[in-house]
Amino acid sequence: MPYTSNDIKRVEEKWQKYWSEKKIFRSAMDAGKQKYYVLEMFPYPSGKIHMGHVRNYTIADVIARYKMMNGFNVLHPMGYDAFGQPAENAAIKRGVSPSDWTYKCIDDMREGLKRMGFSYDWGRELATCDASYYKWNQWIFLKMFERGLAYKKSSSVNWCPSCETTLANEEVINGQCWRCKNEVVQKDLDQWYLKITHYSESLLEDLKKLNNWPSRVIAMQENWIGKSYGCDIYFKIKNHNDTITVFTTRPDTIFGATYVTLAPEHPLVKKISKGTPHEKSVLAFIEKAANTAKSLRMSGEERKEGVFTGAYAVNPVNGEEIPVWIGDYVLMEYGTGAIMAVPTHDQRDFEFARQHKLLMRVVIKDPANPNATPDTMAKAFEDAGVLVNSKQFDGTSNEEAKKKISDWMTAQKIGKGSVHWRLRDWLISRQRYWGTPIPMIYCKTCGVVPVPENHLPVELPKNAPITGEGGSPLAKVKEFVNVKCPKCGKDARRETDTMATFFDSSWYFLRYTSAHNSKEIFDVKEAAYWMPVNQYIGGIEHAILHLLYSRFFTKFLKDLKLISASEPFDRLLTQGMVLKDGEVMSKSKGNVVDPDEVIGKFGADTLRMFILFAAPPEDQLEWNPAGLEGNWRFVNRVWNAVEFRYTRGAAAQGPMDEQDKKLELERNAAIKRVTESMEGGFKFNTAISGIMVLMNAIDKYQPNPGDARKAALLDKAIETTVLLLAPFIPHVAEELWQMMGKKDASVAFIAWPQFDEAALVTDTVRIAAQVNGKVRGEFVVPRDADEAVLRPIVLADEGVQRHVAGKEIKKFIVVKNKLVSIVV
RNA sequence: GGGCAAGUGGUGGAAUGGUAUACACGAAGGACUUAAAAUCCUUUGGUCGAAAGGCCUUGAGGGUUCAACUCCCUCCUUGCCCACCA
Repeated sequence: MPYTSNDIKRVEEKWQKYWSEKKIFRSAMDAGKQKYYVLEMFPYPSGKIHMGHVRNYTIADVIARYKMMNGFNVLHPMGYDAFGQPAENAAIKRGVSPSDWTYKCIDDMREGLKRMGFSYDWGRELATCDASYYKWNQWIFLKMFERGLAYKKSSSVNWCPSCETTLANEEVINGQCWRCKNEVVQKDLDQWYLKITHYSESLLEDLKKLNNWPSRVIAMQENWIGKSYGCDIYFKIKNHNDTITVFTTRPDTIFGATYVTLAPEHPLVKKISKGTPHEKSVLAFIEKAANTAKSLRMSGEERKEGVFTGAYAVNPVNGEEIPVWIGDYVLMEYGTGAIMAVPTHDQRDFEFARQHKLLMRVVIKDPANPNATPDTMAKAFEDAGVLVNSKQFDGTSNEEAKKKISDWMTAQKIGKGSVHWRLRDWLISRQRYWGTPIPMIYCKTCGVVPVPENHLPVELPKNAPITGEGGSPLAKVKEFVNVKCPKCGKDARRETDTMATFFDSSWYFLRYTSAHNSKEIFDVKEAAYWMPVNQYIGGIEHAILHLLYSRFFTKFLKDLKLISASEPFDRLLTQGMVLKDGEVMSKSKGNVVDPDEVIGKFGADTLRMFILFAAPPEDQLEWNPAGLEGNWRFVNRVWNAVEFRYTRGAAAQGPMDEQDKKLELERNAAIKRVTESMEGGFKFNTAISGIMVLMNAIDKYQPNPGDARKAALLDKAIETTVLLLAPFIPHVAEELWQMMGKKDASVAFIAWPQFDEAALVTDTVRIAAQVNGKVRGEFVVPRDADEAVLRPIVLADEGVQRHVAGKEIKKFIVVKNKLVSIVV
């Protein structure tokens, strides 16, 4: 019988049961074996697995199984990123507890994963919402607090007035709250931050070590960290004792600075406008800016709003008194929250100056338009040129002037070369319930007191009212909030905010190395053995946040001397999206294909194979039901070959004929192709096509029945096919391996086939002959033939002669075993 | 505005300086069958031609080379990410 839909269920369940009962994928530290840690980004347990999970985890599973067959000690764990808002939404909508809802989802998810036949070490399964896990979040937080890397500060955050809670930037959609659609505003709140900027330099520098990360992820992180070199310049304020420090990357344009602009939130704004006729409009502008959503303010609106403060600043290079404005295009979070405006050489300043009729002065000559004046300029000139109107620096090229002016200002103490970063500290406070409680206590006597380590974990109370209104649910639980101060024993209050869930996922890869350690965050020896993750696989959407935070935590834990790796992930593969009809599969678009349905019809193996074959792993993948059926047919062809053509005959010797040699050649070539596709960056699509080519050769090989020698050769080719397929279609491969009468319990740990280079060397080769770059003939010639041998053969050819006859042969180029190229 | 990818048959894709279109899907024709499904065989980049064969073809244009999908320059298009970042 061929492999039928009845067999699918029987075979897949049989082997899933076998793997699970025998625990064959349990991994243990073994100093004598080379380790390989393969990891996929763990899922948020939202229900059943979807096609995106299937793709991500299939890629990881094939890598894990391939490495097992290659003799590595493989660690391949799975867990759940289980804290987060959907659980609270479920609580609000359906009245279930976030905990019950989450654990139910985890059960569904686990079942889905098992149906795919993934080779996980289930003994290391973890969920971040377990107190046994988040206890160590709290521990890390305390360690950071001890070292000044976790701190509390007041700053402006996204606030939804209707939901009465802060929102992460990603929860603000077009300036509106993602849940209630109300306009989000900025609010000053006292919040916990992690000092990721402590590691700015090494986070940037170490990107250079990540040679096996996609270049665009590197580029995105570089952008995000955003190191920029420039100059701080000090502007004294007229009639005040205060100085405004501006940051600029263009010190070469300092002589063209005709006004200064402050961010509305700049601490000097209120002071310097006080008592001037402009005070009222300044206050009104600050108010307006505060009530405008940050995302809206930063959305790149063309119009630049601003008002005059009534104060003047002194340009330190020429003593000019220039007006101080505030403008909504200046951001308090970047640089110093103040800029010197050079409208002629910065497009934003240009627009602002035009709108508010401010003075402009050209200080760099545009080579293409040397007579340009502020009146004739249509836009700012931002390119390279020579300085004018810049006193002793006139005539200097602006690139040279950047350094010269910076050095000169430093010497004069009116400025200083400086570096600014775009990266900001990470706000981790959330007024949410379903997250890790921040282990801090507020005491009227002692101030902010950390929870002592031996009191951890600070457990999440089960009975918090979750309504989505009225602020943090934990604040409403008296038994939780009220606590004795660990220092003085007097009444105190607990912190009621929880941690952002990205905290949880920033170190889970370390916890897997000893997932059940109740004494320490992880076993140092285990972590030393398994880390770093050799191959990490996940979506590009985590290119910045999760991957940057994980790098930050790794560097911090290295500083604690808990690990020696300075980077967590050696190789990174970002898998592409799964599309249907050209659009990403999503519930809202109604174009999802349920993996369960596909498994029911074709089996997990066919699904795995299709998803790997249809596109390279990094590319988008278009769902194609016909392609899926094609892969189903292929699995069947292999099954039939084992069932009907495999003889289990004894090995028989004898000289090989041409047909035999061809089969052996194809067998060895297939091993080579597949192995190279795997080693050269996991090109599963070409690996599978390589196996298909071998299968085609097997089908063509039709020896006479009863020829024992040829039967043995055929058996060998079929065995190779099954072994090469084992990482891709593990259930069927196990079944076939057993059908072939192999005594080994599981094909999962059979050695990956090796090819014989000698079998790939043939006596003759097929070469092409080109005349003036065009192919004019094909020849079968002895291997390694040189010009002396080839010249007469090629020139005798009618097709070649047609293009050579009567012309002088200028060159005769031989590329051994590939082609000859004749130039006439 | 900045950055990063990518552009190859009807479709997914292969080929990283050496015979473009491997492998698969789809399509057409055929075998088997009462019939269908399944399976197997043949054909399948375009164009001219009865054929032999010619010409064209990897987003467009140029360049380097005996030889370019591949390297260089200019441009176009699409996708993704970042962005009033001073």
